[in-house]
Amino acid sequence: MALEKLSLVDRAAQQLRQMIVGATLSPGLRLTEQDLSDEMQVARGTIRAALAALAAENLVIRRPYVGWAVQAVDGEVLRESYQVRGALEELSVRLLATDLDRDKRADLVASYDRLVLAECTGEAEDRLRADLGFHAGIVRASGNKLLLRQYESISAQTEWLYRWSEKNWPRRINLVDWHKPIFEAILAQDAEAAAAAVRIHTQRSLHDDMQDLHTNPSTQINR
Amino acid sequence: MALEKLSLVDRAAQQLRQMIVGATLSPGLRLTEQDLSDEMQVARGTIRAALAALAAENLVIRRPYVGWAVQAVDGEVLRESYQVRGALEELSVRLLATDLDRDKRADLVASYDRLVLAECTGEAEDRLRADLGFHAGIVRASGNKLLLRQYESISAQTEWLYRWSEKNWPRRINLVDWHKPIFEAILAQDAEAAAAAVRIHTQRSLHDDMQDLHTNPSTQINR
DNA sequence: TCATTGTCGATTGTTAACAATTGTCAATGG
DNA sequence: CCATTGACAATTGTTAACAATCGACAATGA
Repeated sequence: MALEKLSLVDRAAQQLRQMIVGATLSPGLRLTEQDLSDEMQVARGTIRAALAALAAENLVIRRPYVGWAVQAVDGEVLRESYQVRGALEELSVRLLATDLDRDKRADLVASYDRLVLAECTGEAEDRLRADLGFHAGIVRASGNKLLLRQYESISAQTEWLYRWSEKNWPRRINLVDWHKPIFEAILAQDAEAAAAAVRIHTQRSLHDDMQDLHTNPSTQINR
Repeated sequence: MALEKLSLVDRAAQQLRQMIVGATLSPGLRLTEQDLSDEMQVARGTIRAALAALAAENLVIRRPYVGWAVQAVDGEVLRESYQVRGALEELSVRLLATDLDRDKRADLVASYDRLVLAECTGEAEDRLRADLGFHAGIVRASGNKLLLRQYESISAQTEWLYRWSEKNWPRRINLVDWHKPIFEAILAQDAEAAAAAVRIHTQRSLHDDMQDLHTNPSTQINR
């Protein structure tokens, strides 16, 4: 087994990513290369490359010759993220339902079981991981590597927004109820139904979050 | 009016991108930072950042501590690219059909007219630009900035594969026939029909290219 | 007063030197 | 003969110094 081996750029990006997703760095916060360089004991060029990677993930914003800032979180970002993610997942389930082999089925069932388990235990962190894991698992099982890449390029933002929503208005959605239609349509190898189920799931999640956002204007962040 | 102002990294990326898309650099070709640095008279770090940007666009592949190479072109890359692009375009037309205002309609009609014009003149380059422009215009008009970003992050590869296919097996598809269903469904504000039209268009394009690929094995590139 | 201009600090953009890693290939030993 | 080891050249990874740009603010003058 190959042991983990990450460049400084990757490690810096990883840490920054975690700090953003974990809300240690608040949305809109200005980031200066020198400060991060001093803080993390690594050269400015290294930080720079890490920030560029995070910009590709839509976690930070870059303004040439001005600086970097943590991406803002507002209704627009939320909606756009949900929509794009939904489109990629819709393709995933279509591919998966159309070409479902033994291994893929096993993976799908496993991640669904984790969902059921998390619903029983009720631990918030488990629920979050199981939810994200189910969606990511579908994309991974689709077999389209470019699709997975594109999905992963916004998955950190997905988790970020998820945590952010849960913190501001913890919802107790029933994981099983919400995902069952998708799961069953894929197992039935009904691509059209699976795609429709994903669209409904996306629409419903987005709708709930947007409603909560508008009833809790206190969570607005000024850039 | 703001005059054009690009960093060296952006200019280097632009030039490399053009060289890949324009087939000056052949698929699978190994790229060394030092050589490019000498060639383009900019520092290695600058080249490095440009290559990282192209890697995010799936035009080059990076292997840590080993090097960079121009992405290979084969059936798998072709299929994955078509599928992802199709998914993003499907979302675009859904959004566009659902929320079609005066401006968006005008933009859409304009890019469709360019398609019709290109079909008449028949100039290959015009046809290519009009085709790509129609698809990109739809995504742009969707109003989802993240969607546009994700789409643009693979659009260079799209053009690359397009040119590559056209060079290897020039097809004389009828631009108007192929795009009319999408155009009309959007104008009719029928999201479902528009989405279906995009899926058919994608499927059809992919099918044609894959068929040509298998009948012309001479175009296979060894990495 | 107020628009214009010049200066300055803060920050990013660029470069070149130095360090670390990889793959190759010949030397070695059983 | 073949697997293992070790040196090496090629290449990427990292750093720190230097250059260019931006935004703000004070000085200037009508």
